[in-house]
Amino acid sequence: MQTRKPHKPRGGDAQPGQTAPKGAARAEGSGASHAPSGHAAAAHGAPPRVTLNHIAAYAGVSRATVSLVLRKSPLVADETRAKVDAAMAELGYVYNRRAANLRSGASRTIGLVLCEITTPNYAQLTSGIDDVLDGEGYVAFITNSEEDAARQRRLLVRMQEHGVDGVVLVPAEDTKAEVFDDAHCGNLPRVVAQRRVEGFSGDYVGPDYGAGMELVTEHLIGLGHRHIGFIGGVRRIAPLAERLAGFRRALRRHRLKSGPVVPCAVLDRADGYAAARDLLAAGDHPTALVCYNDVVAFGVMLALAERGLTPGKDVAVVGCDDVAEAGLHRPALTTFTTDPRVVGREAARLLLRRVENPSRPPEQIIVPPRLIIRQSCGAAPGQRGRAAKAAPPLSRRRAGGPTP
Amino acid sequence: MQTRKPHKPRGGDAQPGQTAPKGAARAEGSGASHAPSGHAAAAHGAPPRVTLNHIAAYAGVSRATVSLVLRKSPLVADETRAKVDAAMAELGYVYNRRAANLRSGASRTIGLVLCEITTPNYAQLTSGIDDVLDGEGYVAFITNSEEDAARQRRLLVRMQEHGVDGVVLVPAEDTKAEVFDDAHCGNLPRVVAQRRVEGFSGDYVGPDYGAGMELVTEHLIGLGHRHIGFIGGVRRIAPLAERLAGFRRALRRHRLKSGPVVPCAVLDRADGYAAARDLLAAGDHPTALVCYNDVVAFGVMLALAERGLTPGKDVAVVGCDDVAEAGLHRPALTTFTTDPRVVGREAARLLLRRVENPSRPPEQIIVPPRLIIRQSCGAAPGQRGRAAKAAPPLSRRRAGGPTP
DNA sequence: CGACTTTTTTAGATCGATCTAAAACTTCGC
DNA sequence: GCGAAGTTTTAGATCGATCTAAAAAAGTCG
Repeated sequence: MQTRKPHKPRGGDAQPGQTAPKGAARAEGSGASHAPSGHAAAAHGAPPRVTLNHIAAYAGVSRATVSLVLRKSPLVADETRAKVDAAMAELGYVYNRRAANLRSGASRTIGLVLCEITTPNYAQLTSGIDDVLDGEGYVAFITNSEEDAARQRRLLVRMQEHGVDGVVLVPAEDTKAEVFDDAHCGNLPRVVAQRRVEGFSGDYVGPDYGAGMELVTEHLIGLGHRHIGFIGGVRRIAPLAERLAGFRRALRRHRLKSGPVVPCAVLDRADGYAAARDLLAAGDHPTALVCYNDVVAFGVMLALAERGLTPGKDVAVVGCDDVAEAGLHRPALTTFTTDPRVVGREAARLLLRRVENPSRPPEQIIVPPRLIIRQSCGAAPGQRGRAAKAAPPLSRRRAGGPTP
Repeated sequence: MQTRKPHKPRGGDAQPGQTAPKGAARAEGSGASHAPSGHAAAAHGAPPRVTLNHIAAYAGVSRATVSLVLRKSPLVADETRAKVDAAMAELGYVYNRRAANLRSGASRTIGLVLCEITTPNYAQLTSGIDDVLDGEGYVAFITNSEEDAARQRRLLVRMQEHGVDGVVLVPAEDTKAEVFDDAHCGNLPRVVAQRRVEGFSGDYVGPDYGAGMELVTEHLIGLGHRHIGFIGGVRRIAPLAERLAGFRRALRRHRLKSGPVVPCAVLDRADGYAAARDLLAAGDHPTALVCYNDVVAFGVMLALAERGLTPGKDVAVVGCDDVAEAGLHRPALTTFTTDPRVVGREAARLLLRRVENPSRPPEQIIVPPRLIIRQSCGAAPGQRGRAAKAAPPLSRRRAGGPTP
């Protein structure tokens, strides 16, 4: 049976210790763009891996037959299959997908490049993707561009080096439509998720921020508000434009003039706070504030409280995203959910369809928003707005068990 | 191009469209344990991949030379190197790591199997791991066992099929020490993170829950509390035992008797709420409550408020983890951080060390806790406890910018 | 029984890189 | 000018699977 080495006889099977040559010349070069990204290899005393050849020899059949058994081909006789299965169990075989893949193409692997990994919403998105992939026997490489377009480019290249079948990209802030060209992803199947990239006309999955903003704004109008402001950003990401547009659409429908639109630089809590404080200091503030997202809304509510104004009573506040804290905050935040988990699931499914058939026409999947009415808009629970199903003060969407 | 047919001559470069044979017989079998996990392949009209051979031909050198250039070997002459680099740039070469890996062993890939992916703390951990890996040119397969030991086992197998160099495991709830044997990970480098696995004596990285509990308990004692209860769980995860032990150590040191230890089944907000409500209904409640974690603490505070008790004034409440909401909640929660990002970083580093040298002795890295004093313990800001640096009411650990 | 299917098995090429050992080319001393 | 020594380059085997095309075995039938 295959000793492979022409002359050296092989000893037993379990061969421990195996003092391998340590280290490896560490040559770091100038960084030519096509070199394998990363550093010098640090290979090591590999354990003796059981291969198809071992199984074949043990079962007394050919390697090809074993391969057929692995792939559940109907060609092999039941008896032979049993023999081979037994041999695999006996020897503790572990399939080597890279080798298989080298010959046959598909790797059952996809890449997910996130612009941010710690935000709960992206974690949900990841989870949705993983759900679908796991069911299909895929695994995802997941990495984080940290809103850095250059890093994103590098990561896309690295994904390809690893031979992914496709990628889901949640684009970093200044992502241009050429991102895929720049990263040499010839015809790598790709899906953009969560944030639109201007000029990119391929597959996209994302929430309908505009419609969501319309929902919450309509809700405020329905509660009688006529002077509504927007606390939002100036960042170069697509969702901002969509949100602002939705906000304005709702106002226009009711022939209302837009209240002040206050910019935020970073779109975080501190920024929302600062923006709202400035607005309040200017006097004659709106009776309701639509915020870019929940986090900004938290800051806004803090500023209100500081001024002795009660959110939901003196000034209505609404957000966007329905982050976990939204239901926990007091007053609980009225907002709309962008269902990142659903977005993830749809993105994964779309990517797999694309991998399956690269030439199908591009698809855009827009996940509809759901309005979540809580207290910060002033619609006291029980008095429910007409717009949608209200959520209990403490959201129970996550864990089981009776919520108080 | 690449029509795959032997006789057709090869044409130009850009040839779109490419009507490939659709579908693929979907053969689903009985599920023999050694078959490649997953389904039948769905291979497809692969894009024309540029290989070393193409580069070699274009540059007029041998494949071996190109390979040397790729790996930045000092053996090649500068002139040759330049020629090859140019050829690679010209043809748009993308390194094929799977092929390289097949021959040479190390894949620059690791697996991360999480018990839960959506919890912010695990997202932080993931982020920490990604930080380190990215710097070293590694990529991680990330998957989610959903606290399901069987699924976890499957995922570990799948990771090996993909040829990872090692795995970081955040074990699911009922993980036994044999998990790695069961998943046939012979001598796959492995690091267990965040939760201990009883009986597993390999590499481990995790926070020091015990010490953290001691910190917060000591803090409460320092504030004058003498009757302190514990709201905690009964789940079969190691951290619970550690936490309870820390709590008791602190009490013992001050010769205090433990207040009631109330079990929680699920360790979420609703459960904390229920547990606290029961405790309060029983009358004669403790003056301070140490909670299993922040989320439970939120539930507890809700129950207090419902009874007309103000957390931090009538009853002190402390948590554990310092989740993002902790600083946002009113009253802001006194807690200690378990620095999941640091845990992630250390785990990744340790794993890489282990990959580098499989025979080094096992290592246990315990990340020390940091006490975060806010309002829920009753130590009004300004009045700071003696124990540690206090945090501002709104934690500013995340985003930049001036926090109000 | 021999020709002809049909079913099952297999040898050998192949994927795209690395690795080894040897070949080819330089340089140099004498 | 020739062999030794050093520097560059290369042919060919190799990793562990899949794929193709053909061989071997089994079954059919006039």
